Amino acid sequence: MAIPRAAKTQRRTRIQEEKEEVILEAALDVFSMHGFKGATIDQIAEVAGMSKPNLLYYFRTKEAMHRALIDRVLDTWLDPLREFDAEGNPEIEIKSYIRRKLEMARDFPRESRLFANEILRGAPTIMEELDDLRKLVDEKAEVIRAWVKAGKISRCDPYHLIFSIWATTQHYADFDVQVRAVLGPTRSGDGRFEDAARFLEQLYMNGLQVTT
Amino acid sequence: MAIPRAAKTQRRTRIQEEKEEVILEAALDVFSMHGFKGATIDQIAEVAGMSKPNLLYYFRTKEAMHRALIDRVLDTWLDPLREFDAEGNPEIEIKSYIRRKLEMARDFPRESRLFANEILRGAPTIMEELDDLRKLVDEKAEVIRAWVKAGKISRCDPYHLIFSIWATTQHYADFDVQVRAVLGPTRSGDGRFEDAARFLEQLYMNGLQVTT
DNA sequence: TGTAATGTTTACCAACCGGTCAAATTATCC
DNA sequence: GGATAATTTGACCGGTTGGTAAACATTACA
Repeated sequence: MAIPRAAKTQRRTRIQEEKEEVILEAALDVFSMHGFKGATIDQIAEVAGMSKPNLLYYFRTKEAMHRALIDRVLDTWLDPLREFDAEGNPEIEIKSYIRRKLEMARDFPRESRLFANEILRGAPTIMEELDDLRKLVDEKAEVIRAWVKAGKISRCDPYHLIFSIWATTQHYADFDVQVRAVLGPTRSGDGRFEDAARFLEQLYMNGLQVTT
Repeated sequence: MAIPRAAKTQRRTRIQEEKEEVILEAALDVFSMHGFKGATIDQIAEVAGMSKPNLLYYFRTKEAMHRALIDRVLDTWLDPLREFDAEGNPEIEIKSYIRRKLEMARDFPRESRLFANEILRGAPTIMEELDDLRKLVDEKAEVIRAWVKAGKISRCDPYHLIFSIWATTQHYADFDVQVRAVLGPTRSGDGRFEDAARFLEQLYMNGLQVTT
């Protein structure tokens, strides 16, 4: 008899590893495009190239699938912020943070939209994780405050600084259609990320009067 | 016999005016929270305080309701950008644009989230309207370019400047839960909009080296 | 190679959801 | 007040969707 997935906490088969990977990849496609309610298991199963009951053998509910997906992505999503280094100098740190966030918007737009969807809906499934986020941001806000105190950047609210970097970078993933529509077909090539990087670096370097 | 709503293009009853208002208000609540697919007509009907068939008497499909809602909101949503004045001086214009956009994020978060939802899903219902948006932005980008040419602000990409203002301000509506979670209960009062305004004004005034 | 565990499929179900219908009720206007 | 148009409701329907049951197929392993 088949053992329900939740029961076998220890050993995972080769097939399990592979199929779960395929499923989560497909789920990312569908969830990020249509949101949680808008996505259907049949859709995900089709993209994953398997039957619905087969998919439900690996993730027993749609909810479980969504949760697994978000948990996995959440980790890598915050990596750029974690790398924010107190020892480094503000110019390098802020510039590279913007770069990395922009790269993620360019290379992982589905992940960005998945989160945007989740937050838009009031973060029903990652409420607790938001507390960890708060601690991380608190920590990094302290770093920024130290830079201010040391006179390396001008006085500013570190939280709103971080919010603004999140917003401006993720915008290119979450509002991609709008950005493309406004820039028009000719200027919508990959070059737009370079343009964005240039603009944002200038904005923040001058805006924070970072001493180089 | 009741005349279907679409037929009577001219005269609208007192009751029609009122009920349609109530319905759109309720629809805004539900659509902005759950997205198009996630929202159900029953839900909207309950919030609107009427039965589902009664609601469908005024809007014959869920789609029609959503469309009416977006069309109505779209107009007022772009007002701040339209007011962007070429004659004005950059400091006043940019500052007040930021202010107005922040006020809208504070006072009309549901409208903001409705749009965010729409754009996230690839703007299926307002694709054509995006063309008007492009024209408007093109126009305003020209204004900004003129300021650059006149040496009133530093050289920058006007499109990405506009994107960044959209992103940073709407962030406080669309990602409200996250902002609150990060700021914590004590700093999540209405004061956060003032803090945001202060930060953003400083960022943009210095960032663009606006001559005062 | 045999067998037990794992993986897959077909058929199905109950709940939900968008929308209809016809009858009942209420507002409007002469 | 009565005819007529506008509004409201309860009952219902067909399609979709999340999820299940059980038979069937395959793999892992002794």
